[in-house]
Amino acid sequence: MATDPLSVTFAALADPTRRAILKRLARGEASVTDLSEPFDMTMPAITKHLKVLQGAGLVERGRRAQWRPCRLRARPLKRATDWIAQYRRFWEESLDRLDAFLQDVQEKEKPKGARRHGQTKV
Amino acid sequence: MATDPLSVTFAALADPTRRAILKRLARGEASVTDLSEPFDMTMPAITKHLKVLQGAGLVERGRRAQWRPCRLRARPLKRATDWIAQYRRFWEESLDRLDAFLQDVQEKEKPKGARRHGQTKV
DNA sequence: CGCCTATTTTACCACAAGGTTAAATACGCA
DNA sequence: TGCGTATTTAACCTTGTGGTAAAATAGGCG
Repeated sequence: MATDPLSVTFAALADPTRRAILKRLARGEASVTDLSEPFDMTMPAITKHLKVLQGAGLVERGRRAQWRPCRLRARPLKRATDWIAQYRRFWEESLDRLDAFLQDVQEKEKPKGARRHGQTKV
Repeated sequence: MATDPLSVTFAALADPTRRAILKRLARGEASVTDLSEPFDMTMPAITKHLKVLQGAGLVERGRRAQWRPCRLRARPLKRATDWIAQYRRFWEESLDRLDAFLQDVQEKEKPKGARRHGQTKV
């Protein structure tokens, strides 16, 4: 797997269990047992997911007796969202479709020779 | 890998090569050869990355003679960003830190008994 | 100490990811 | 038809991921 921060963040988010864990943590701190409760999954599996989230800096662990409470750390999400933001113009006003359309038109009008018997239908 | 749309989108973004491809496509349509040029990677590898991007609906392929041009489709990014947006309040105003701090304080003040010799330092 | 609870570590497994090379396919064109 | 260019498919390899069960660790408490 790629190890740059953005890749690590996106990879952490690319799993429904982990996203659910984050959602749960948005409501406040929780223990591993708490977190595992909604899932049909053993604890070690949750521990692993937490490791991934920690690795992405999305979860911070505490230590209270034998509990190792988890809490949300959202900062990496900002970077993720900032990266995505550069594409905003492509979905606002259906610009991606529009752009595609314009490029098609442009393509068909280009006097490129050999255009006569190219597949005109696209 | 999980197959729900959000997971597929995030997984597609969790690779620097694929993000670079998207960035390139933001400047306009490109062929596979164009796309592979900046990378020290064989074409089949690029083809695979494109498959992943297509699977996530982030890239659309055309067909012009032996070229299969790629173009950006940004709509799935909106859903990704919308999902992340629900956590915005946690990073704005350092709310995640603040929250962590408050929970610590709260914890220390909780008259939970046995608090006397707990690790007070944290 | 010895037990109980919470959590992690240690193998282990099946399968997906990300690469490679070599062969196959798709089209345009002489 | 047959060659050349663009791209994909097939087969393979190595590593990572998501899960398991069983054993190890950590800490409070009688």
